[in-house]
Amino acid sequence: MITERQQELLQFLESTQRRTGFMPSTREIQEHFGFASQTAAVSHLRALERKGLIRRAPGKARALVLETTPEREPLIDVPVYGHIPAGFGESVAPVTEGTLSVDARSLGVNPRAKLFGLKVRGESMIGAHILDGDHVILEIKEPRNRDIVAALIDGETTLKRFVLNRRQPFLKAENPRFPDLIPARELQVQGVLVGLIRGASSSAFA
Amino acid sequence: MITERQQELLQFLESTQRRTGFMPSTREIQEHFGFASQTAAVSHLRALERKGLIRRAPGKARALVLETTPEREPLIDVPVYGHIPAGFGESVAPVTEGTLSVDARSLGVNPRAKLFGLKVRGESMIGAHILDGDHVILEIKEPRNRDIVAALIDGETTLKRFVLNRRQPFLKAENPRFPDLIPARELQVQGVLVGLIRGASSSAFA
DNA sequence: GGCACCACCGGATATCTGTTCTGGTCTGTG
DNA sequence: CACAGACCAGAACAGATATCCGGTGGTGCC
Repeated sequence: MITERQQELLQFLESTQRRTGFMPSTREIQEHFGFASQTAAVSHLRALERKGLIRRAPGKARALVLETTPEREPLIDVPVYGHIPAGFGESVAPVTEGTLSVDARSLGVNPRAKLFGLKVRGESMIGAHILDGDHVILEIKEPRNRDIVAALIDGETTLKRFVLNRRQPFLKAENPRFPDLIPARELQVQGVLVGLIRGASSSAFA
Repeated sequence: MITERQQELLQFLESTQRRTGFMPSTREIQEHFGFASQTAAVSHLRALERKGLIRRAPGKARALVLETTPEREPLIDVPVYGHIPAGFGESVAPVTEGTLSVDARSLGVNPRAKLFGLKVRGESMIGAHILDGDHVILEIKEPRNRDIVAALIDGETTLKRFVLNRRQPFLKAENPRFPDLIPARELQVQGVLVGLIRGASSSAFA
């Protein structure tokens, strides 16, 4: 299915991307393999594209993308935010604290959904089995009744259950020790809970 | 430290890379922001480089690398088992139902640890905030007192808390409706809980 | 006011880079 | 044998791309 030379080329693409962060140009491929002509490099690239192993954007420089193995194809990278400022979703970009990677299938989310992550602080949602230190994954979309959402209250983001009571939304903690929150004016929902990841350091496991 | 415009640029770089697989050129940046001159895009890139947020290779096309979020490297693939047969760990290979990928850092586990996954059935561990349908990740190692473990009872694998009572181990459910299990002869612990992943389809979110 | 940034415009230039064309050798395969 | 396909040389072209130059206007600071 794939020839030895093409395998070498594919390996060179992969290692170059890992080393430098971007793809080699046709001339860099040519030089690496000692070709006297670019045609050799180009024809190999075309062969790889024809076999579906890479994708190319015509006319654009270094526009190669490896078609990774379909085994863990729908991998999603979720940015984890520390705080989410008020203007989120419009112009102000939040501060990224790290990234979290999961495959979309086992999480059961759409790979193209707009997602972000937060680290849970406090035990206000322990009734919904969400603990202090858990990572929650949220999708940016409109909340429905009884969804768990991240919302902005007094300049701080908190995780609560979104409840509609006679068309009036309020936020309900899943812990009797925490009070319900009725928004003073406007309720800013930043995301709807779609996933949860609990790590080894969680106190629940010890 | 970083201006609003530069943050926008950084976000555009990130989203473009995720969408297309490679970085935008200066002209594509220019077009996206509606600049009339490339200089605007270039000066922003230079500012981001000066602040250490991106790296550039001089003279090369699309040779941008984000210095932020470089780490997706320690990604681990965990096989998810349907049932675990008795001989597990010695010779018999269990039936794989799928694979689950997470980055090791956010899970807080050793990337080289021997891990496997199970899908939780039933609500016997609800007191430890583990729900029906959750995916749990287990490490193959010796259990310590009060670890949550996957153990073999009567030919079936169940998740329970491992408790030592006067050097005699037994299994405790975290749900008063389930009885404790005292092993008849030998207790076969197959793995120790180190992580948990809850997906969008979980009933806890709806 | 000077000074250092930031955010841009407008134009020019060199070079980087993909693409195309015309050849060639070798290895299979029907 | 003819034919297809992988693998390569050599050269030229056109578009894509980064870079450099000089300028404008604004903000904040000492």
